[in-house]
Amino acid sequence: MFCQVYGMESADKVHTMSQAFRLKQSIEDAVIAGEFLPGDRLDEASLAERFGVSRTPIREALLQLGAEGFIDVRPRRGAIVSVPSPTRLFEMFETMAEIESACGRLAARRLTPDNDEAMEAAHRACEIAAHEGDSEQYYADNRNFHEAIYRASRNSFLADQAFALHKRLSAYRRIQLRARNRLLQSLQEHAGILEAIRAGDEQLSATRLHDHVLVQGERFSDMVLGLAGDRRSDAAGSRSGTTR
Amino acid sequence: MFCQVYGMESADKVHTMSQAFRLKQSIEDAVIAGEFLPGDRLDEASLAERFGVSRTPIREALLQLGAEGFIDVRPRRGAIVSVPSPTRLFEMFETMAEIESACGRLAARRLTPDNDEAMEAAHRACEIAAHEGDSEQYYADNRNFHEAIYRASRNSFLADQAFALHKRLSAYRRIQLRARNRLLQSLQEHAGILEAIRAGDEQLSATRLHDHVLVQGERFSDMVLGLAGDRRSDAAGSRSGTTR
DNA sequence: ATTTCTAATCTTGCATACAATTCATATATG
DNA sequence: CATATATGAATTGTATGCAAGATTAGAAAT
Repeated sequence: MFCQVYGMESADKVHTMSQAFRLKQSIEDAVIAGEFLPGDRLDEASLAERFGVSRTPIREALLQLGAEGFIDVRPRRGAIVSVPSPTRLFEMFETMAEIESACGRLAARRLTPDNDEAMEAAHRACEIAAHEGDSEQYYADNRNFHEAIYRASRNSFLADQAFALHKRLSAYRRIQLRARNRLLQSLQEHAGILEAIRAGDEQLSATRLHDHVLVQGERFSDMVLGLAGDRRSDAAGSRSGTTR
Repeated sequence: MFCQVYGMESADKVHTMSQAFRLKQSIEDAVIAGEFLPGDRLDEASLAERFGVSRTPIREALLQLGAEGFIDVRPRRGAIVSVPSPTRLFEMFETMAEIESACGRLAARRLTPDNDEAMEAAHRACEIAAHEGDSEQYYADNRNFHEAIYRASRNSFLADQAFALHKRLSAYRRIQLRARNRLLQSLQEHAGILEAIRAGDEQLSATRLHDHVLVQGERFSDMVLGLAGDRRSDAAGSRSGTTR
């Protein structure tokens, strides 16, 4: 389980960091770990007590997480773990698909031996986890594989955006990977993606990554739509009724 | 001309908003307006005095802007307006190009009469400004045109991402549009983009938008670098020294 | 004159206190 | 019985104070 914020500049600077930054990480980790579920209130006083600090750094952490879109901070009404509507969730996956495919396109164009090696290593780790049916492990290795692709784009800004969105979606991805079939299918898709990038085929890389990501969103939407009604009437732009 | 933060849910909620949120807007506006230049320190005490509030809401605003990547907040060392390196700046434009082209692709696929009309209106406004050579006005209308495309993607999350990045790059875009030739060229590109989207040609829409955005990044890089030497020597992958 | 160490000053980080608003409960009213 | 209103409790927003780290200036030494 682990941090590595954006750069990867956090690990070595830990002792320099203020409490607020540490708390931000801790709270984010707790959310990702599923300790706080979507919709849960993040009460300032409780969190302050839990971490043994005053409300001030807690507030600062929450506001930052809110600015990143990780949680929902409504003025005067406290913070809650975001509960994206099925529509919103689909939109997030669709966006992720576009960003990842952009990474893939650039990776195909600019692949270096270093990046190739990193992707290969991550892919092999995924293979092992998949064949052992260890979905938790696969979840972690899968993340590394995707991050390797982000880096291979050789655009650190784009990679940061991809990291961030990947994190925001991690909760939903995890649930989704529990299905064993999906593990092996995912692995096969990875192989195809790797192949396309190595061949330097930008278009194919982009398409395969796009589909690989979007299929998760679709599966998840289906899963969710089964039960939940639509929570958000006000949210965003013009309610985009369909989105597909 | 104005704000509209993410959703467009801000305008009507202004009176409900806390000071910290208003300050966030004000500081951001000041930065965009060029009142604080890249590299300038954003001193908590001075800002507090300027806005007639205590440091607390100022801090909260700064931390949020930092989380959005708009400014650089270094623990214990204060906040400064981000100074992206030429490399980083190019990466940002490249990312913008990818995101915008994604918007264009989706817009071509999903175009509705409403969105068509909005784009048309924005385009006509650009025409007027361009022919009058009013670059400030064109700057504003150009923004509306692009935002109309974001919305036409009918993916509000993607649109939000696009808005945010567009804002972060606005300072650089503005400088860049001062060149009169560029105004008319930009306008022509807009026409081509509109045409492609209307034709429902996803690929062409994406390509034209991509080029339209990237050419700005390239021009700007050239301008900054003088000779465009290093552009992207260290790019990506490893330590992303700057920003955040 | 240059460098290094020290001390004073300035700035940020956190805790506490209080004010303002929302939320919940209960009471009144149709 | 349902709805509306009012009152009290809980929670968030902002101000202030103090402690700790960072920056700068100055003095001492080479």
